[in-house]
Amino acid sequence: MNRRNTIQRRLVADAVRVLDHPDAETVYEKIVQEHPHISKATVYRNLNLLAEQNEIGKISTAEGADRYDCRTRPHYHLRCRVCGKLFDTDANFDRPETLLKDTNGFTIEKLNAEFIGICADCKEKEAPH
Amino acid sequence: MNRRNTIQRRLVADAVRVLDHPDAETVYEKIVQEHPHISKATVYRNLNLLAEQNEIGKISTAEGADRYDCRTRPHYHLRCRVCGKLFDTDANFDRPETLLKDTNGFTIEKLNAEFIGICADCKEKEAPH
DNA sequence: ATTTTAATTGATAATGTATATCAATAAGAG
DNA sequence: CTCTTATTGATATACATTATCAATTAAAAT
Repeated sequence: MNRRNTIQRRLVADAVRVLDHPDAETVYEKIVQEHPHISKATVYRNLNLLAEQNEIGKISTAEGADRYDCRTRPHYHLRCRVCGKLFDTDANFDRPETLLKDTNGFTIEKLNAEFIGICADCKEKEAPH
Repeated sequence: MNRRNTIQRRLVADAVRVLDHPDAETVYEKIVQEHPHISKATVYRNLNLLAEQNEIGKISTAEGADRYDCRTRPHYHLRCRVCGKLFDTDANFDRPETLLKDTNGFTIEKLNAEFIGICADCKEKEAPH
């Protein structure tokens, strides 16, 4: 026996698909509206399990909670420092080792990267024309 | 009156200069050996203050505790996923916006990035020739 | 269909990292 | 030397996440 198909698991997977780069808390709050018995621990567990099995993506970030993503192919994000929203980018870091002249014997496996700035909406609100 | 020159502050600044990309805990443990009265809160406070005033660098990371750096000019790091050590790189991300074709109205202010892999020492230990 | 089993759940405690609080202390201006 | 207030130490609190464990339940075995 291996992985079971629980409703909680389906609910978590569905929520990640519907929401836009949600964190665990946001996934929980969405599900709990319709299924008030679900536990936050179950949400965390399933987010991790689905990410390990590559059914969803996990975005670990330097600040604030981890985010989850219905896209599973590696890609990079812009984070608005005002509203916190994530935006997908077209950045191509497929060969991160090419970004360095000297790796000093270090074997590079991947690049964790996140662009920080301010999104169009927040810019507009800060300085409306 | 503004910023005061406390011994605790000097101890924290010195520890960051002596240690190699330490986290707050490591700074605390170094100082507490000679100054057993220092509080961990003081270490955190001074690390943040020194970083704000650009006397040390702060490296916020997606995993584990923040690290501090005697180098203050922006630069990027390699993190060994085995031993956790950080290594300085020669990566140049001075104009992160040039890495994207389309920014969709987003204003990019900086790029948070960290190369992940395995360092020469840990590679050697895993597969000694 | 019923039993068996182990994966999963819910509730909650515990962890790790960091900040907030606040009375006591002390750096440095006058 | 006195006074002001930045700073400290001790501790509580915050926050995100994982660990624990008895109870439940999906699905395999009978």
